[in-house]
Amino acid sequence: MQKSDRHLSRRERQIMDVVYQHGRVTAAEVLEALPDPPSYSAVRALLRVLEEKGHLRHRREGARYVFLPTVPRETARRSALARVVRTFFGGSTEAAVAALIDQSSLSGTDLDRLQDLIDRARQEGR
Amino acid sequence: MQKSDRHLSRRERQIMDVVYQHGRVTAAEVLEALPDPPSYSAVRALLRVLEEKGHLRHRREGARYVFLPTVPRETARRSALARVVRTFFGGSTEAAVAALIDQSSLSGTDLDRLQDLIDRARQEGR
DNA sequence: CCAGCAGTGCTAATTTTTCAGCAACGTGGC
DNA sequence: GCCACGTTGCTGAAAAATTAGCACTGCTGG
Repeated sequence: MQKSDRHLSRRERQIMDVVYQHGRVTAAEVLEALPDPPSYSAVRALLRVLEEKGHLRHRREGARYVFLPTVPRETARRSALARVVRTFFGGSTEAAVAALIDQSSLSGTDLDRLQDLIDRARQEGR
Repeated sequence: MQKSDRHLSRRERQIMDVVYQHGRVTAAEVLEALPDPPSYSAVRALLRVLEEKGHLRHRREGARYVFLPTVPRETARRSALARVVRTFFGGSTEAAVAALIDQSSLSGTDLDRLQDLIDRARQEGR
């Protein structure tokens, strides 16, 4: 068995999604958030597997375990975005941003903030 | 067995990624693009499964099959982006866009184009 | 204090996934 | 036309994932 197996199975991926959505989770929370939920035992077994694989760590909190990702949300974000950009946008960040802006209705304030970001990027770029 | 099982296994997901990267693939292409590649037979078996599950369809082209996604790239893009935004950015498109701009070095031309997109979004918004 | 509840560790069995081998078929070159 | 090669269809078996059950531990409220 490889110690840090990057391969996530279907359920494992679902659980990691829940973890990143919530930031920190208990077994019960995962169970509740999981689509087509299995038994409580099954969830705990999977959490243990994920911990063995090095994706999660836990902390005792009162009577129960609270699970946290070993890879910080920030880092996971980057990978996730990079993957989508590579897979669906041929590596073009610009195209991805365009799609995001296009498919969601952003408020005027949001647009202002993005404007700022672009301006700042332009500053740094030169 | 459900006819359109949305659950993708690890390998199936890897293959779908290849499909969306390439647009259209043969079994041989998938084999070559797959990380930690199995046998040719294995790839074909998985392609058949994906077709049964309704994720792929094939077209005969000369001697071989060319596989295409049933869900168009455009649609798959949207889902992928939406998923990332929901999972890692608490549903905030703006935050996702910010992260994208931040983590990639965009050229001045790219920034111009984004500028245009924002302007246009602002037009439509009111 | 001490029951009861909620949580955990572990294991074993079922289900799903993953894989390779083999026979048959069609294509394309010669 | 005919042969060689690449490709497909199918099947069975190995490996991995998913699940539930059971026994044990330790908080926690009354």
